[in-house]
Amino acid sequence: MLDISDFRDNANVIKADHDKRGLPHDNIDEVIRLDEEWRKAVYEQSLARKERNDTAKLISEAKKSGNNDEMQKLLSNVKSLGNKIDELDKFANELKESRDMIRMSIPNVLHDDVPVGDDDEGNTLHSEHGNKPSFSFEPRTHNDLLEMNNWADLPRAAKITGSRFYFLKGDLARLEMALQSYSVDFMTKKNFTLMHPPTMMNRKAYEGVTDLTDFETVMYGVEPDGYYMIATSEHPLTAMFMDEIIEPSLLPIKLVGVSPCFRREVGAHGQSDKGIWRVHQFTKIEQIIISLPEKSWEHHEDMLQNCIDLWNSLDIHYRVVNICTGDMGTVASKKYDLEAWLPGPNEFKEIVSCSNCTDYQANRLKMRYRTPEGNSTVHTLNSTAVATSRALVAIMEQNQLEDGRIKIPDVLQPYMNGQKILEAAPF
RNA sequence: GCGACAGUCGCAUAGCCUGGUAUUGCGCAGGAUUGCUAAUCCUGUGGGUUUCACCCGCGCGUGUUCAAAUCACGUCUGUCGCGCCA
Repeated sequence: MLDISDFRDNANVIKADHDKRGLPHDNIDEVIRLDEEWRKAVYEQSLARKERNDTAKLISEAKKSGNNDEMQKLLSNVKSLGNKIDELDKFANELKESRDMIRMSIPNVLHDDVPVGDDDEGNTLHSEHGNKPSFSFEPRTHNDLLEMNNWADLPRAAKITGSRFYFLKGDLARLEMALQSYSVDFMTKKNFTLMHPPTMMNRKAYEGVTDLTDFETVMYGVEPDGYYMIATSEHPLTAMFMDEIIEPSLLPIKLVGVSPCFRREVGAHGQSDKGIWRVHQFTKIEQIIISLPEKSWEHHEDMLQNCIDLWNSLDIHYRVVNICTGDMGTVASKKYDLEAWLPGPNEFKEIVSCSNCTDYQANRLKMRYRTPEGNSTVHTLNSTAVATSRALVAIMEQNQLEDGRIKIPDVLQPYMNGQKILEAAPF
């Protein structure tokens, strides 16, 4: 959510941003109009309250001095005031709620570097890394490799849960754990603190970190408790500082979260998503930074560099793209994706998302830090380090051997007791 | 799950019984003064608005009242005890 002062003082900035995104200005104008009406209503309400407070004081004095006539007169004068205040109160609250409902739907202001484009075709190439592997045979898709080696059981997962769930089996499940341990160690060495967050969140906290439409399309609801399964550890690890005033000496706060992630994937279909590429549950190691506003762009580049270092160490061929206006969500101001090359479908596909959300989440969550001039809003950043299911796909496809077995990346071998090749599971 | 107690400004506290608009300490920031590893004193330190002022704010919500941190009801969270449990 954008700060209300941005609408009062810098509406032209938001409007220019909407022009860049190809959005109309209606919502911005409506927020400004409702805000003006709200301020008027609040002023009137405070006048009425002042009248009541003043009279209450006089009543108190009259009572003390035993002036009963005066007291009765004042009481009859002030009787109706309560209703008036209630009405003004209700009116002002309605205006504020309408204002903020629309305000919440208005996306973050984009960084100047964000390219203009209608969809992912408009994303621009930032850099390319690693060497494209060449094969003396026709490389298989990860789905074929899973079947050949019995590394995943999707039919039985569908039987007990539903489609897009899976049992990971044997060496591939072990590689999944190795990936987690390796990437956690990697991030810990960069002074990120390891966090295991709650896997469910309540509605209030969740509204602070995500686009409201996500409640319909992304998160699973848990009834009757009214909780939501987390779609990423970004959400609990950012929202954990909700309503807090952070000592500036603690900033930047750098966290590496490990958690299962749950996504409904409403509207996602297609042959290209067979196997474990797009699933309802996966494990993700996530970078989080809570930062001073003036440092956040520097941290954004640092997080990207962490990803580059990490994925280079896994010896994966990938590229970095700068996400364009049409492919950007509501919350981020700028976003890089890492896309791994998959020899099976012969495409680059998303494995990492690295975002600076500036103060958009922090405004809603009231996450502030102390300054000599008063409290000011922090910036929040998040980036995938490794989403294990997609990392496994990239490793399987790029490291496949002719017989369908997989070479384990060198840096992961110590986490596999020195094993060099993934062997098939027995069933 | 049951019972008791608790929740007050960044932290810690007083106020609650007996309703009249939040006290004190610490921390932090600014200033003054004196300079012995620093001290002392003053000021400020939740949010909002039409900002020399006013309004709101005592976990959250509702009620009673001219008036609620204070009384009543509900709810959430925490602590302790009991029960259950990996």
